[in-house]
Amino acid sequence: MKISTKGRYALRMMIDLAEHDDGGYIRLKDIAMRQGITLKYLEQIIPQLARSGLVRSCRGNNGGYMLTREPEEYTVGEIIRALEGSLAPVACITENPNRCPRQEECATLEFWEGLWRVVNEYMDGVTLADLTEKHACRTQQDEEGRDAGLVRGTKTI
Amino acid sequence: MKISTKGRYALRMMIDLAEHDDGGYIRLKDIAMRQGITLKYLEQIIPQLARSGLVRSCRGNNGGYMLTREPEEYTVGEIIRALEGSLAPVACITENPNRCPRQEECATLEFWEGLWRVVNEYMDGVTLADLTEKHACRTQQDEEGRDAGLVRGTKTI
DNA sequence: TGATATCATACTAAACATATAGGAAAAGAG
DNA sequence: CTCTTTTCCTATATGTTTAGTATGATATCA
Repeated sequence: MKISTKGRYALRMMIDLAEHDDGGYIRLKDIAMRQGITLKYLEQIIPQLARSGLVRSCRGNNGGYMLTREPEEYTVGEIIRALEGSLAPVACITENPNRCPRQEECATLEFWEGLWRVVNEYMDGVTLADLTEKHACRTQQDEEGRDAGLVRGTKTI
Repeated sequence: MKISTKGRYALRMMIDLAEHDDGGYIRLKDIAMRQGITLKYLEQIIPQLARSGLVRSCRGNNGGYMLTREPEEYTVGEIIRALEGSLAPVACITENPNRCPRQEECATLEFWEGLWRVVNEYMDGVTLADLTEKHACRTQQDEEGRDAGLVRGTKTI
């Protein structure tokens, strides 16, 4: 039940892009410095975000990356799924065609589907904006929020 | 975000033990046959359930395994955790001492803790009894239940 | 033309997943 | 006591994934 570094670093890059947005492109080198992750590794991860349309890139001098939408228009779910693929906890849910011979009598299938749904609902209930610095200040005042984990964002998909 | 075969097979063994409970010990060989999993692999998994006190074992002739409680007194969460360990989606939540240097300013930590909580709450909201044959018949009549995944069991921890 | 950035691809070491295999130890039947 | 049957323990094998590192090509702008 682990999230890999690719998904986690992708999320941190998106937060970094949101927090350092100045209207222009942001160099990956700067993100790597701030986040303490090697440039080369991030170079391998961020193309997946670009391919999914979550960021826009520009090569060459003064090139870099920028968000394509406002932070509150991203759910964390779509960011993580862009790198981790489906978040299905067991393969037999998403295999196509679904070819497990015990599928009919399998008592656990429904349980795993429910887990899948719960995970997606939580992740799609938090927006990128919820994780940025400004929002963090707001939730810091809300002591209850710290204990209970993140509450739902404004956006629901 | 995958559950390994160990966790999944452990759950299926527990369901099998619940459904074939006749008051005596049940041989692992029979479980292996019914579940279509090799005996040798299950032999490696079930000791973890025994060590956690979820099943009782007896060696020798007429030996085998049996549940230590009623099916409705097990949550799926404790069964899965017995094999998968903590279901924390990122290591920095459970590492002791929690030694990530960015811990203070990390915007994502709270998010991952929330995910962890949601996963545990879902899993602890379903009991072993909810996954057994009798219960399955009941939910089959409830067509809404099929679409929505499993609803909470009777037991809440 | 040169500096600077993204982009594409190959490689690697270590860990993990998914088993398989061999035999020891215990318990009961005869 | 001996035999059979079962759990129990540990070692080995194999393939995949993870988490990076490395090398160089391609695009953009001054």
